[in-house]
Amino acid sequence: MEKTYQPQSIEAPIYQRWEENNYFAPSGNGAPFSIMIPPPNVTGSLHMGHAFQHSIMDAMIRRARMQGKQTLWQPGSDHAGIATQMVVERQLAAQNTTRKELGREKFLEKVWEWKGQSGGTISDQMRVLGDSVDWSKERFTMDPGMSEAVQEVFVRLYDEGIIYRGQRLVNWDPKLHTAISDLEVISEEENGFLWHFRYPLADGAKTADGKDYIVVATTRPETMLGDSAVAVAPDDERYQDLVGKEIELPLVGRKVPIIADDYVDKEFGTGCVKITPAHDFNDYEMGKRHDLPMINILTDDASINDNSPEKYQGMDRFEARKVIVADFEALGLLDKIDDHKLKVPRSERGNTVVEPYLTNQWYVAVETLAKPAIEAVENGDIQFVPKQWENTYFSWMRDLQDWCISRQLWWGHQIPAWYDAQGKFYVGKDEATVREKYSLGDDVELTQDEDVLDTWFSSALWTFATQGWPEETEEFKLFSESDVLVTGFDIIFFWVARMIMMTLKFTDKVPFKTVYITGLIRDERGDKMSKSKGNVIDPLDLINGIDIESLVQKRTYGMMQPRLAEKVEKNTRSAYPEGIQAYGTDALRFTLCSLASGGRDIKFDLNRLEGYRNFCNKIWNATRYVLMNTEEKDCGQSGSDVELSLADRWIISRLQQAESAVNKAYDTHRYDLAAQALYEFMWHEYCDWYLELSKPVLWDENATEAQLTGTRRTLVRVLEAFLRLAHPMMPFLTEEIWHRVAPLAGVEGETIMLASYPEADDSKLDHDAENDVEWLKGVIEGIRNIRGEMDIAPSKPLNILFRNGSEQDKARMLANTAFLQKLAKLETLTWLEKGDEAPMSATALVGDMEVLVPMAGLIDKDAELARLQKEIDKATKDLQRIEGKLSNESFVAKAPEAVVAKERAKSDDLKQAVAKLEEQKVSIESL
RNA sequence: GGGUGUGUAGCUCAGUUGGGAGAGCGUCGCCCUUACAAGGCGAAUGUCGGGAGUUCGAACCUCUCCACACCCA
Repeated sequence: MEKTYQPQSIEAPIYQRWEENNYFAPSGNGAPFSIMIPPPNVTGSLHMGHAFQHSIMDAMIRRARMQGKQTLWQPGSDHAGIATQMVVERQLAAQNTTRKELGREKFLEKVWEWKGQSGGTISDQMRVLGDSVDWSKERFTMDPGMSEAVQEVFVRLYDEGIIYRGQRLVNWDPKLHTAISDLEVISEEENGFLWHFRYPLADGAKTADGKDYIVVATTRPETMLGDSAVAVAPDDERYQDLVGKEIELPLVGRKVPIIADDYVDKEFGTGCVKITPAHDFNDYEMGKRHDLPMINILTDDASINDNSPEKYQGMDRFEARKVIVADFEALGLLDKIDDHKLKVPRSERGNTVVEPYLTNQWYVAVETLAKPAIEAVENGDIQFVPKQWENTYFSWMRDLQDWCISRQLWWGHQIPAWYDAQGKFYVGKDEATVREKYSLGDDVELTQDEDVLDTWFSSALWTFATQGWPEETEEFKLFSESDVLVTGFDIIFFWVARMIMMTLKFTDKVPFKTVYITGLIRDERGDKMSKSKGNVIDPLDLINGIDIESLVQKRTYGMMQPRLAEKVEKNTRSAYPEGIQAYGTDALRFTLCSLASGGRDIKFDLNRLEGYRNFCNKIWNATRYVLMNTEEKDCGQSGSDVELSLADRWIISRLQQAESAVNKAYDTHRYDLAAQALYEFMWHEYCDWYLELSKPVLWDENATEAQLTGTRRTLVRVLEAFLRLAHPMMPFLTEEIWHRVAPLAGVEGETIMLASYPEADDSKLDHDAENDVEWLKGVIEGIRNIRGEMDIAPSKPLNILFRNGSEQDKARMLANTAFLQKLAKLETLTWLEKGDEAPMSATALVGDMEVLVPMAGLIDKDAELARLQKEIDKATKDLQRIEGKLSNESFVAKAPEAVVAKERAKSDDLKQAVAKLEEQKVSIESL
C-alpha cells in the first residue's frame, strides 16, 4: 500500500467495476426501497447542492442495499423548458439567427442536439461522485414514455374538468413572450417613484375641500392609459360625495367612474386609487367585483398597443412612462413625485420586469387535488424531515392559486389540444383520437395548440411515470411509492407539493413516504453561491483539485460585465491563492454528510474537507498497520484457538456501540451524527487506543499463539466491520481496503457494496472490559498529563508508584502492566502497601488511587506546586457548585433520588480528591 | 405587515424526555516513538444574544426585547 491515501488512483476503476458488474440494479427479494432522483436540468451541471443531496441519497441507498433490500435509485434529468430554450436561443443569437427564423421543427432539432451534447455532463459527474444509481433505468422528462404519461394526465384532468382554459391575468415575461407561474416571479424591493397625478372631475364636480380634481398615486404611470375607474374607501369622508361621479381621464379623454371599495387603504397615498383591471392583480379582482371594462393597453412585447391614443402607440412601456409623466406635467396635472421603495416583480429567468397581462392560458384547478395532498401529510403518510417544513407546506397548500400550466415556448410537451377554424378546442391524446372522440369529420381542419406545458407539470409525474405508468408494471408496483425524497426547501412548492397532488390523484399512492429537506450550501462567508457572484464551487474541483488560473478562468468565463469579472477574479485569488487541492470523492461525501444536521444554511468550509481527507488518510494508515501485522499470519479465519485480551474485548464492545449509534443516526436522518460516530470510533478509539494496545501483545516475545491470533483476529474483524459501517458514506476507500481486509477476517464477497450492513450485537457488549479500559486510560492520561505539564520528553522512561489503591486497582495494575509500560512509556511499576515510604512525587489521581511520578531529577518543585494548585482549583470549583446544590433543602427533597445520590457521590469523590491534592501540596511545600 | 428559522469556544457547528457546557478546525507547548507530520502527546478558551418567569434545578420550557437570515403579502 502507498504510504499516504491517494484517492485519484483508486476511485475511477472501482466505479467502473461496480457499473460493469451491474451492482446498482435492484436484486434479491428483500423489501423494496427506492429513491427517485430529483431530475436536474439536462443541460446544466451538478453544483454543491446536488453533490450534497446525492451524497445523502447514495448513503441511504447503499445502506439499504447492504441491509438486503431490493433497492432502486432512479436517475434521470429534466428538460427544463425555459432555461434550456434560453440557452439555445442565446447560441442562435451568437450565430445571428433566431428561433423564429429557423422555425419550430428546426429549432427543436437544435435543442435535442444541444441536449445530446451537454446531457452527458451530469452523468459523468454522478459517476465521479460514486452515485449507485441504476443507469439502465435512466429517464428524461421528454422520453416517449414520459410524454405519454403527460398526455394521459392532461386529458384525464381535462375530461374531469380540473384542467380548464381561460382568460386570466398572468405574469407575462415580455422578453421571453410567455406566461410564467407565480413561483417563477421574484419580487424584490427596488428604489422607484410614486407619481401623483391630478385627475380632473367631470361635470363640474368638486371635492369636499373645493378642488376640481382628485389626486391618485401610481408607481407605473403608463398603466393610466388603461384605467377604468378610480376607487376610494367607502367610509372615507373626504370622497364620499364623489362616489358615483366621474373623472375625465387625462391624455385619453375617457370618462371613468369613481367607485367605493373596501380594498382601498385610506391611509396610503391620497386615499384615491386608479384602477387598471387589465394590468394589475388587485385591480383585476376589483374590476370583476364592479364589472369594470378590462382595457388591455400592451402588446406581447410590453409596448403600448392600439387601444391607446395614437401618440403612445408602439412606445416601449418605460419610454411611454417618461412621455406620459412629461405630458401630465405639461398639462399642469403632475401633483408631485415622491421617492418610493417598491417590490418589482422580475422573471426568474432573464430578470425582465414581468407585466400582469390578460391572455388565454390553461390552468389546473388545484382545489380538489390539494385536499388529499394536505391530508397525506396531516395523517403522516408523508413525513417531512425536519418536521418544521410541514408548516411551510401546509401554509402554501391551504392558500393555493390555480396553476397556470401553459407556456408560450417551443421546448416542452406540446399541449394535447386541437382548435378548429372557429377557435373551438378539443382535447385528446392525438389528432386521430380527438376526431373520434368528438366525432369530427375529415373536413374539419384542426391545428394543435402551439403552447407547451410547464416543466413542473411533467416532473410532477416523475415517481410513477418513470416506473411505466399507466401500465401496472412490476416496477411500478415495487418502486413507485418511493421511500425518501431528498431535496432542497426551495422547491417544496414547485415540485414536492405538485408531485404529491398528482401522484395521489393518479395512483392513489404517495410518491414518497419521507421528504428529507436539506439545507442550502453557501460559501465560506455564508453567501449563496451564484455564477454572478463568482463564488460557485464545482464539486468536481474539490475532488480532482484545480489550479488557481483554471479556477479564475472558469469563474469569469462568459461573464457579461467585465467589472464583475474583475471582482470575481480578485475574490477568487484571495480565497484560494494556491487553487484547490484534490481531496477525493470520499472526503467530500463524508464532509457533506457531516454537515447534514437539519439546519437551513450550511457554510461550506474547506478546512472541514481537509480534516476529513485526513480522516481518510488515517483509515488508510491504520489499515497499513493492520495488514502489516496480519497478512500471511493466522488471524483465526480457520478456527484456531484464540485468547482475547482486555483491549480486544473492549474494542469489540465499543464497536457494538458505534454500530448502534450509526444505525440510529441513519434511522433518524441525522447523517451528521452518523459521520461523527464513525469518526469518533475510528480515530479516537480504534486508532488512538486499540492499535496502540495491540502493540504490546503483538510485540511480546512471550505471547502465546492463541493470544497473537486473538489480537490479529480482532484487528481485522473490527476493521472489516468498520469498513462496512462506513461504506455508504465513503464508498471508494472502503471498497479498496475491504478487498485486502475481508479475506483475513474470513469474510467473502465480490464487493463491499453487497456485503451485509453491520448491526450491533448486544451479547458482545462487555462492561467489565469497558470499565477496565477506562481505568487504564485514566492512569495513562494522568501520567501523560504530568509529562506534558512538566515538559518531560515522551522518550524518557519513568518509574511509577501506585499508592492507596484498592484490591481491584492492584489487580488491574498487575493485569495491565504491559499496556501501561508501552502506552505511558514506563520502566517500572511499584505497588505501595499501606505504610510503605514513597519518594517526593508528582501525583495523578485515578479514583482514590494515587499515581506517583517521582520528582527527583525530573520535576521542579514550583512547577509541580503550580500544577497541583490548578487541579485543586478546578476540583474546588466543581465541589462548590455541587455542595451548593446539596445544601439546598428543596433539591434534596424534590429532585429524583438517583440525581441526589449521584451528586452526593460526586461530592464525596471531589472532597477526597481535593484532600489528597492538598496533602500532596503540603508535603511538597515542606521540602 | 404576517410567518418561519437562527443566535453556544477565535471559526464552523453538535448538544437526543430540563439534572456534570462538547467536537472539528484554529491557537499554544513538547515530540520525526518500527500505521500515519494529512501524525502523536499535553494545554488554554464560554455572561450558552439580553432580560424576566416557571422549576429544587434552564443552553433546553414560557414570555419579552435585540440582531441576523429566509418565505409570504
